[in-house]
Amino acid sequence: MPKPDVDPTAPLGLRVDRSSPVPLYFQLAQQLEAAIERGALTPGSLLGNEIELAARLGLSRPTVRQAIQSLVDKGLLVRRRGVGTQVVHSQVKRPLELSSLYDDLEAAGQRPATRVLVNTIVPATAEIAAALGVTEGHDVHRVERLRLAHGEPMAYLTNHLPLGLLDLDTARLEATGLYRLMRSAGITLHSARQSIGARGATPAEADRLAEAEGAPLLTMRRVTFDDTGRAVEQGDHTYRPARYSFEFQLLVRP
Amino acid sequence: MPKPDVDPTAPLGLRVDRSSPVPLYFQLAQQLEAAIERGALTPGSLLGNEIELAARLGLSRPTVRQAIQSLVDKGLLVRRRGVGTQVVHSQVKRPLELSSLYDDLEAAGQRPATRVLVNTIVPATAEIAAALGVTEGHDVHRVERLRLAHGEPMAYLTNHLPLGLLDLDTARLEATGLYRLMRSAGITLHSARQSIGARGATPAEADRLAEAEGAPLLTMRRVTFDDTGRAVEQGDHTYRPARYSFEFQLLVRP
DNA sequence: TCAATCAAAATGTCAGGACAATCGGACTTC
DNA sequence: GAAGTCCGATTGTCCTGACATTTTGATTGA
Repeated sequence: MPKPDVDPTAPLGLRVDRSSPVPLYFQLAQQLEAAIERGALTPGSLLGNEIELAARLGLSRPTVRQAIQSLVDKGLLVRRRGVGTQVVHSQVKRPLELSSLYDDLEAAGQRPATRVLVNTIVPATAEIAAALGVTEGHDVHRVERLRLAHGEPMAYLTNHLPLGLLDLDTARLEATGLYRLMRSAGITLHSARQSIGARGATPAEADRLAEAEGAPLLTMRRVTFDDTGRAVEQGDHTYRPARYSFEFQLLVRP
Repeated sequence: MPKPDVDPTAPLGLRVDRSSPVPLYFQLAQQLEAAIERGALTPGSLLGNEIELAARLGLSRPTVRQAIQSLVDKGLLVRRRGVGTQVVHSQVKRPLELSSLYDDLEAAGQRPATRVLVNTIVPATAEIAAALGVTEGHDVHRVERLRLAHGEPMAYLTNHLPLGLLDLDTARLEATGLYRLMRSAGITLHSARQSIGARGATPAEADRLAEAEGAPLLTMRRVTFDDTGRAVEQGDHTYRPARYSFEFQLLVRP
């Protein structure tokens, strides 16, 4: 009788480069992830025990554990005491990153287009001021964009940002997404508070998105914070539900 | 001039119980989280360096690091090399757990009620079979529930489950949520693939939710997997947008 | 034949040490 | 006075070693 799938790591060609500035645990995690991605590590198969794996690679066990743990956090592996580490069976894709609509569309090969309709500075309303943590009436950026895919309007994006953080150039806003712009300006995004709902289109919204008045729209409201806790962006987005829905993978925190 | 907020951990009363079966790093993490929760550790304040903290508690540095890391993963702390570990400033609540609507409502103090309208066994349609990973026509559970809050209908929940996993008792379904039922049956939830959208209510949906035909509805479709990769539940839910929206906190993966 | 016990295997927890990389402020220099 | 440089503080990475806990399967016993 053939043995069950045990130790399929032997012919994986795992190796680490100690002269690289990339941390060893990270190198190992990347290689394991790549092996899973290309099917060399099949779902459900065991990974072989940590101690032997460490010995084979010339690494210490904590380093190997750190690599494995990072993949467990990503949902790619499952560890069970007394059993071993298994490749997860299901089709994990991405565990819901803080990604921009632009990146989403680009990843889906949709070649998104952006039309900046408003790019100005306005005094903050009470609501915007509260979200961004500035005083009411204080000046903030206001950007309104229409996002298209295949030439069809898909979403209407209204954003408010505090002044001074970012150089909001209309041309750059049309060439890329807001998040990418913020990251390249040295802002490290940390978290966002989101709310997703639905409502009927107002006349203005219907006109902007080429829908009928009262047609169902998908709405998303978001405030994004950097790692100092500052609010760096507030967004109010409406989507055409026939063209867009929120798709994501959730992981259960053990 | 008073010194900036440095080392506010001194009067925190941190201590660990080595005779407890609870891991030391977990005890420390809980106490730090509680200190943040009650405001003893104020946002933006530094945590004091790991080495001294370890010495003060009689722990090793890796143990202290593990505790801190778990709170970083939760978004409560931020570490910066050369600077220290800071309490995050923003209002992190929950990083989007795989929670059930029932738990959400109960946590909000809404006293949810459930009315089980259908609890039967049906042959799987092609779509359901694909989602659950069974063959088409194979028998599966079908449950339809109406969720109410304050006596008002809030959502209509249609679920399909493979046979044999769970004892789907109508009385228990009305007393608690489906996820809680699964967990108590020994199923360890691992991940879920979700899709959130919107559409106009069909006549049947409008009738069930006391809305007008064509009124905007918020929709959620989900397949949940356990840690062996089996699909354990498929759900098709519709929500009244005036009564419910999805609220969650996202963390950026570094 | 079935159940209880035991042992091997694997991950979980914890310790202590060493050096590297980075940030910020203080100091020096122009 | 302003700019560049150095240095201390702090986290990041990595190592070795030890024991605890849990699961699984084999052995033993009724």
